Amino acid sequence: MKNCEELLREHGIKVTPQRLSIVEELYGKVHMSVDDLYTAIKKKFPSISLATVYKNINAMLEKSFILEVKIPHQKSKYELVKESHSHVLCEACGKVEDITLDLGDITQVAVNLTDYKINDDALVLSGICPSCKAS
Amino acid sequence: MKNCEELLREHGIKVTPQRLSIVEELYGKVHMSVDDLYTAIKKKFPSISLATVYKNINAMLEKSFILEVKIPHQKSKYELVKESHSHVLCEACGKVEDITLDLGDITQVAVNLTDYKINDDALVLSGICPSCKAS
DNA sequence: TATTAATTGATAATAATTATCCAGTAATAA
DNA sequence: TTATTACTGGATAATTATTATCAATTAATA
Repeated sequence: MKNCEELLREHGIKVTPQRLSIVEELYGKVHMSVDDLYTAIKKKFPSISLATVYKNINAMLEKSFILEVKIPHQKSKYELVKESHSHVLCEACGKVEDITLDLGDITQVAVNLTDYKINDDALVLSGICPSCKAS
Repeated sequence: MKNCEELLREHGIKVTPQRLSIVEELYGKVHMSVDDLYTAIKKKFPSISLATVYKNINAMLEKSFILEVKIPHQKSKYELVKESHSHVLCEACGKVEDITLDLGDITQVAVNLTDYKINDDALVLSGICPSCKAS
């Protein structure tokens, strides 16, 4: 586990035990919804309020410390900001995984077609994961 | 405008004036949120209930007649199902446009990396549209 | 045209998210 | 180290978003 306190301070977010536990959970599970986080943190921090989870998620979003991932047929999940990457969703078990794909060529095609200045991309590929294929 | 009644029937959706107006709106504006639809339809169909809009959106989703598009920093929008395509979002004006991109190579890379069976993709590129760039 | 099952609109109920308030706490400076 | 100050946490009220309920109406069909 990295130095979570340092990370929060670097992003201008005041360090509190509640915030540390959010970061620790996200290090462990990578993609979590509001309710995932609330349920997980309550086990080790029973007094935490759902409102606190919401407030901190919003604070961390504003500071670009975490990122909202919108996934088909699921509630949004949140992850720590890191190198840009895409996601793969298993439609059978609901699991979400990171995947690093080079979207440079695709993006360039889009720029040529639309004349937009493209700053960001969000790609979710949906399918069936290996273990669900097997069973 | 195409024959909307025929389209609905082909998808096993009973035809009503309320549903026709939803389809007509989506033909015109292509991407609309629940509230966009409700506001637009109310002008020509003042008695329509918000609950009716929700119920019909859900019915049309189930029959794969329309599709939910999840967009960063916006409420979901809905569009008529047609050939698979991606979306471009202008972060300045909020506009969403369709774009046809070949994700075949990218998908194959993902299959090789993950061993998933990939069935679908959802890509949103975010940036600044030409007219927002200019102003 | 009569029958049947589905749909509509109004509204109640539920779920999701945000706002409010005050006691407590973290960062900062003396 | 302590005092100060602004921010945060928890409880809960308020708001917003979505779904469920139900009687009256309407669309498909025979």
